Amino acid sequence: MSADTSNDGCEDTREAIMKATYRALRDNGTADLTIQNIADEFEKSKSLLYYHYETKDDLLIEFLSWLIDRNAEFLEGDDVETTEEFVSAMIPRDVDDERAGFRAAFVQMRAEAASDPAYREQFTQYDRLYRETLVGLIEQDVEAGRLREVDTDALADVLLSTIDGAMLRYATTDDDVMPTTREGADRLLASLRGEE
Amino acid sequence: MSADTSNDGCEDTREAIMKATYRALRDNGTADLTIQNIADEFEKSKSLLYYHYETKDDLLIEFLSWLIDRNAEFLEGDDVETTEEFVSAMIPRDVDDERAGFRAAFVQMRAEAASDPAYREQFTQYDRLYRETLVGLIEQDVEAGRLREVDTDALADVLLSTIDGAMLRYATTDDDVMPTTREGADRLLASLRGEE
DNA sequence: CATTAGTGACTGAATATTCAGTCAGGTCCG
DNA sequence: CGGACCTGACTGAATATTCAGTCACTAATG
Repeated sequence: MSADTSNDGCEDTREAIMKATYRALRDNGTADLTIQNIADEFEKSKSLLYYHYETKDDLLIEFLSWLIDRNAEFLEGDDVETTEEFVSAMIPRDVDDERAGFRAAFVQMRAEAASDPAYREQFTQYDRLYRETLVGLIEQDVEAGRLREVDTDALADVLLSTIDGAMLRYATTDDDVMPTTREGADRLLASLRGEE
Repeated sequence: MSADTSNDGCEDTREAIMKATYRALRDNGTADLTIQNIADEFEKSKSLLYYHYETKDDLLIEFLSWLIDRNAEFLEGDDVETTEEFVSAMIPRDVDDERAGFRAAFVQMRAEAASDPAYREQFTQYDRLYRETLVGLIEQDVEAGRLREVDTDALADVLLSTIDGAMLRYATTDDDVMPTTREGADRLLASLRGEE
């Protein structure tokens, strides 16, 4: 019982449910994200989903946190210490399949936030976190002389929008927009470094 | 008879259905976009929706075209002749309510494209159109000396990603990301004009 | 003109289907 | 035993879809 983040096999099962939800979302889209579809991706039964989560909404809310945490892990892998490294990590030149699927899932959850306050709250936090991270990196870069003086807020926002936009376009388009966008972002940063 | 885009009340009705769908989507979100909700926004009966469209999916596919066309109209209103004007039109400093609702609807439809091929096809076309528009504007600007020599493709992609990202963040967040993003984009273009 | 037949737009009520959520009970392990 | 974990069959409500029939209007006919 109890709501603490305790140990044992229970957590394994919940993790498996999150992964199943991820696969179901990636392959079917939010429109067809039914409990049944999640169960189909899950080794155990549909009823078990209700043993671990009160309602579908409950499950999905937790899934959103899980997905956002998962996203943060991409950053932790590479150690990011400059603005440029941040951009590189978020707009990779070559996108592996795992991350492609991830982006598809992420974008679909995010769009829900346009009409669901609970989701919106989460993505607002998410957005602020990344924005502040970026502001911190830019300030460090300026101090260290790696970037010339800039309007930090404006640069952070434009970079974050570019990153999110690249993800959205990548996930909803047949064209490979990542490399060119990355190229453009690199050039932008280069020009702010004083290079011509 | 015949399938041409002729006159009469039929087209009026279909237009009314599109508007009703728009309102239903804006207010309820894709998750709750039911035929009933559309019918509630529609002056005529629910059955009539099936008189004019085979299925809900059919209706929604046509709605997507309608929505994309509607979006293009925002550009035609203001006459856009430079890259900067394009960016201004797409990332307005003050967002009126009508366009806010529009963005919410648009983003939600777009996210569907991550898992639905028919939607994806439409947004791929949409993306290409805007990208090419942007490439054309940038080339003109360079020729006219309004912009220094740049990698046209990279700049077009980074601008389009910024625009789409600003829209996504605006629609899914409680913070007002438009003004700062716009500020950053303006500065970027200013620096490409040679100004410091 | 009056009547008949025909048609497209439209409706309300009925049907078909999907889906979240329940429940009675099973298994395994201390 | 008793509790944690798990299942398959089931249900009710929501939802998409169908359908028999109405209504306003037009064209043709005598």
